[in-house]
Amino acid sequence: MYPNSQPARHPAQTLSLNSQYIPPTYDFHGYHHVDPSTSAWNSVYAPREEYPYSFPGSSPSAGQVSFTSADLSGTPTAAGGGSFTPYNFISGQDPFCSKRRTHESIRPSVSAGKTRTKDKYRVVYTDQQRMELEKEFQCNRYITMRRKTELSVTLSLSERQVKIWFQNRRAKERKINRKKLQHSQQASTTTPTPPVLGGPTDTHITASPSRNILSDTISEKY
DNA sequence: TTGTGTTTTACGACCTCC
DNA sequence: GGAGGTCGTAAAACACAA
Repeated sequence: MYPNSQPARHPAQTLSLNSQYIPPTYDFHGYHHVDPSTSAWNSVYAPREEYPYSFPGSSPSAGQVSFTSADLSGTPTAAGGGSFTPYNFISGQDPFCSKRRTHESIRPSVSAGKTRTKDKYRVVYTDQQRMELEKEFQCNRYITMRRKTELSVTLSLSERQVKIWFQNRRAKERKINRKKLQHSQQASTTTPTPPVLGGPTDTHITASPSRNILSDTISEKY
């Protein structure tokens, strides 16, 4: 379904992540105050069966994951071209340090768990939250029920927030890929060159879980 | 500053699948 | 019917040029 879900790769920016990504046992007690179990809209979804696959596109070579600055555009730095350096949650140093981080002081003290129906229209996720979500996204474009639950606990987000974040992240990737495709098409009209393998037109990624019809319609866009 | 464009959360509508 | 998918959009947060 997402033939181009794999972001553009830059050899110098590849990052080896174990495809069997084990979530770090980070302790976020320092910055979260929202108990996901008490979030007003925290879903009590009946657990579906876990999708029995790992999103192939994310690991064509079993765990080779890359980051680009485009992938992390919301986290402006991706310092040094995007490869993740281990984040020290204790010291607070992370690869996402950026200009945006200078605004940390104006972020709500309650970092997450509010909706537009409450006193804040939306919250800004912390860099730690974004980084963990991004790492999971690079491993799997579609989060499993189990990982969603784990991440919601680890990051002090509701499962709904995790789910929506992945939806938005996939939308972002599609948008990026569309732009890339448009650029490549424009370039091909001016200077006819063959498409680049692994680029936006790469179609090696399989469909989303349990969706085929819609997948076909969407895949036509790529 | 301020104006403007972009990105990030969050949601509703609508869809398919089980 | 409920779950999660995409798509489109609102509005806050942010970046940046003038």
